[in-house]
Amino acid sequence: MAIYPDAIKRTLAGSGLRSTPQRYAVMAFLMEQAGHPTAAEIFEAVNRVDPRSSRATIYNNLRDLVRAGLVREVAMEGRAARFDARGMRHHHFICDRCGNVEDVEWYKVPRPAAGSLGRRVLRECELIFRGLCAKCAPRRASH
Amino acid sequence: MAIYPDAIKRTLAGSGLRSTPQRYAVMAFLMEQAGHPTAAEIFEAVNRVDPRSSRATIYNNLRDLVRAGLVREVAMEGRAARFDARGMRHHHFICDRCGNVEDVEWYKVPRPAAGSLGRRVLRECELIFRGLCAKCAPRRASH
DNA sequence: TTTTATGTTGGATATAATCTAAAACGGTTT
DNA sequence: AAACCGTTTTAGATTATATCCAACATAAAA
Ligand SMILES: [Mn+2]
Ligand SMILES: [Mn+2]
Ligand SMILES: [Zn+2]
Ligand SMILES: [Zn+2]
Repeated sequence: MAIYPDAIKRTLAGSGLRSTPQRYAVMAFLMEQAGHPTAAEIFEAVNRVDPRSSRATIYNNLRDLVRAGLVREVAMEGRAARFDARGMRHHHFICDRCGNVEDVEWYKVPRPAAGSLGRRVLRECELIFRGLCAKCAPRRASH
Repeated sequence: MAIYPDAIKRTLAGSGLRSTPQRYAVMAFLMEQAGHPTAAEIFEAVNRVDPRSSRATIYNNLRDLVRAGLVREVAMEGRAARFDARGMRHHHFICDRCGNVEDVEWYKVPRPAAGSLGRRVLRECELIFRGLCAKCAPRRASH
């Protein structure tokens, strides 16, 4: 499914973000990308085609897009953070062994009882699954 | 509530970990500590009393304790990871503004439908709440 | 067109975490 | 109590990740 340039531009504008070639490139790449690339991978991919972006610009734009709620950042123990465009809602599965991040079909998560939140203001519940991905899971017992 | 040295030693042994003074000190500090310190904070706290530990040892032991399932690591976007001893089960609330990590009373989280996991092996579901902590939330409208 | 707040840049800097190889330790066996 | 050996600790170097900076460029508004 091709993505229409104007749709991305309107998405950015709708969040109060100017559409610069560099910012557009980051957003477009994340939208056409199924996986969860790191900032370094986005930097490399974006710079394979014009326009070129500096490393600082990649980080600046990722920060802006995350703040605007258009992109999600997944912090990883030790390793570089990973990013995805928030298309359809979904949860994440992180492999204990290879660190791969995979999407898991979304389902509603019950909120905590009001009492246990106190005066905190809840914005979102993030559900992360951990274990072994299909590639790292032991093969089905056989032979 | 004081923690009995032997209890910690037995906990370590039970996970196949030798009880060295340095490892003991990290575990004891995390157990008596209510918050979610960083490796640097643990390093500093442990070294205020004997025995002293090097930075590498703090990281080594945190890695071992996390692997053994005795300690939980909370990855933070950009900032240093935070750690806590897994006492009572609980969820985490992370403040958007100040980054503080707070415990939230545990409740059962529904697992994903078997179909959406495929051949993955699920080990745990981690539920993280985000928003504003009590200190950062706007004060109740008044004047 | 100007104007101006916003965005970009390369390089320097900061921060977090891991690696290294030598020395110390802690159980165990003679 | 001495020798032994796998584990642990250590200081410092190194790597990895992310942010800062100040000069310059530009998108969008006026
Ligand atoms: Mn995703
Ligand atoms: Mn906790
Ligand atoms: Zn895997
Ligand atoms: Zn806060």
